[in-house]
Amino acid sequence: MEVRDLHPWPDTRAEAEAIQDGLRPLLDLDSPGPVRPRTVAGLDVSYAGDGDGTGARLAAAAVVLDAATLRVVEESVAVGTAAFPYIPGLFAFRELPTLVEALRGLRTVPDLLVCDGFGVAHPRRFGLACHVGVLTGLPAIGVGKTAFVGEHATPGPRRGDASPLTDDGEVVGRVLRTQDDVKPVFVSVGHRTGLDDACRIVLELAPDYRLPETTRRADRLSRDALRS
DNA sequence: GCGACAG
DNA sequence: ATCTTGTCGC
Repeated sequence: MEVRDLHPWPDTRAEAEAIQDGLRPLLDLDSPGPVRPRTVAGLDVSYAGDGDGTGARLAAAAVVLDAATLRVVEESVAVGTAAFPYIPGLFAFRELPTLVEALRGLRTVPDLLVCDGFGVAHPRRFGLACHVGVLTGLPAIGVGKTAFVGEHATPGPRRGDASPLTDDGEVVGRVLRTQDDVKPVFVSVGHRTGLDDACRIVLELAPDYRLPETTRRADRLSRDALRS
């Protein structure tokens, strides 16, 4: 599939933040988004080592599933190098180049992208899912495993229970329980999707495990690609 | 100034 | 993310 060319690459933290600020106005946070996506792509990245600096070997995977059956429609992997040090808030710059390469290897154009990490639930309201959404033009959401920004009440214990994730007085996402008595995930919108739809789709993608099947598939594929 | 801090 | 032993449970 087509993906917009990467903007000039930042060498410093300030440049990276400037890029986020420049791209943020391109976000579409009002469109209804895909109510019934037929295909959903999961994105994930695995690392080889080398700590949090630049240069670590990594593998990025994009796995397209049929949303109704959760069967794999297509897979794409790319190996590369960490393009930026790990800095909370600038996480996207670390793996974006390789992730984009994996997306370009896709023949299918998915109806929705599910990223590991966050969308607008981000200090500058421009997390990885926003970045990927703007670069591809596709609806995108983020599913994070641990808290990053904002405050939230503990959601109820049952699958489907949720509580709003708020930051500076605005709702930036939702803490969603995907399985009974299992630690919830953090869902936030990235691009061209509503929060209600995002949460409903995440639940549909996670019938048996805490994380959506899209993420689990991409995680496994990227990990396997790293050892070869 | 200090602690926290997606993956 | 990754590094890792043991442990609980289907």
